[in-house]
Amino acid sequence: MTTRARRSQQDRTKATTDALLSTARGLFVEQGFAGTSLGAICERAGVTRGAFYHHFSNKEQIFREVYTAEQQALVAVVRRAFRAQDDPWDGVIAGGRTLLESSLEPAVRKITLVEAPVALDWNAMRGIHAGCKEQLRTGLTIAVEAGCIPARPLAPLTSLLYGAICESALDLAHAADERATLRDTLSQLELLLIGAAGRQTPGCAHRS
Amino acid sequence: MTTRARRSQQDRTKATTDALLSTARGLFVEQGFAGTSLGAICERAGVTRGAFYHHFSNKEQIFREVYTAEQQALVAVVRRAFRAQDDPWDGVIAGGRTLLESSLEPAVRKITLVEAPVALDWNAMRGIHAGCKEQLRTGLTIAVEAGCIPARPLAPLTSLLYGAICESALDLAHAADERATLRDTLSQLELLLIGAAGRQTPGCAHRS
DNA sequence: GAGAAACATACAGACAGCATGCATCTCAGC
DNA sequence: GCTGAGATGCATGCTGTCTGTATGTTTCTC
Repeated sequence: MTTRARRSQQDRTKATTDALLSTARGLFVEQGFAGTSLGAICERAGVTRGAFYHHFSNKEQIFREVYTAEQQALVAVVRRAFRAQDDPWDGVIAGGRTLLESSLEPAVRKITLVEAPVALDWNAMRGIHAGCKEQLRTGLTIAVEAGCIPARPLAPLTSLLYGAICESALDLAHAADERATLRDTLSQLELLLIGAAGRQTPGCAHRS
Repeated sequence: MTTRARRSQQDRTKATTDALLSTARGLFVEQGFAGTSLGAICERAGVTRGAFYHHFSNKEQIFREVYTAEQQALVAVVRRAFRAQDDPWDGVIAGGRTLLESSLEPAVRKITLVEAPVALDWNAMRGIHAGCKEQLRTGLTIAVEAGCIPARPLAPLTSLLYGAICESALDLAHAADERATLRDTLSQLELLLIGAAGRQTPGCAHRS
């Protein structure tokens, strides 16, 4: 028996799963899902593969948990930006802007935009409810209900806008001048949104 | 010596590489890049792994060749749609529409949109010149030069529009009513393009 | 101290890539 | 036209690594 402090089972579990999750996140960002071995995760986390398989069913599951945490954090930020605006349509614009800016973080970009679509299949991603795309759609729905923009097929519009933002975030990773490109991207995004609104956005400050 | 027909080395090479490429394409579509083993490709192609490694340096390379062929075919279709219009801006609209419609093909979608970003890194994809994104940008450049739309930061705008189209193509794969959703997506895409044009698109039929 | 939970170790099957050897083709020189 | 040496196409076996499982050992809980 070493001098190791006695810990409750809960504490032990939390310590090892936290260590595994955070090192896994780091490695997934650095080397991608396929490029990261369980051995590497465990070694860096200071546990054995036996411990890993005690807490996670397989490699996909730990990625799913990392991804879910990432999504929830993102959604929280975007939702806050949306709610900070009085006009729902301004909220959509602010949310889109915030999503784009948040996606500049390399870790967010790599995990949520690049690796997730392959590591998880479409249904698994769909299952992680309340993703950013869903949030965007909710914003659009509220904007329509409030009469800010005419009724539209919102599912297709959501995909278009979400895709526009995500692809831009990926591209920004390789831009020579990130600040300037971000500024230009935001200006062009607003143009597209004006098109989506089908008006010059005079404002309509009723909240639902 | 069996009754096997004598073949030139060129013929032999072409036969095996063609077999490998086409079966690889099929398996990549069905099971993805990581989910496809070289053994499976070779078995289905009727050759051994030795033959594979004689013609390709590794698994990534055969994917790259499959992807390149896919891209070239897509670009050709999009370019044709663009050139069929007199007005460059109409060409951009037609090109976007064609790209979206082409991406409905499950094989195209899976290989170019889902697997490629992970199997190949960003630089490898960038290296395969004359991709669809580049084609879109060229169209926008011509439209600006022809005076159809005001000068704009085209790189960000290209990313936005390209991402919008690709994400929609992915989403269409899971739509309940694909035809109706495609119709709605195209109508919303045109709204965004009107926003990008910054005008009501009265037409400007000078070609460069 | 018995049972459960956390963790470690040993192992099996699959896979990518390499090395080496055999089969088939090509072509110069006769 | 024939031949043999070299080049090219292809097959087989091996190695290291990886995921996932089965089973053993330690640590905690009651």
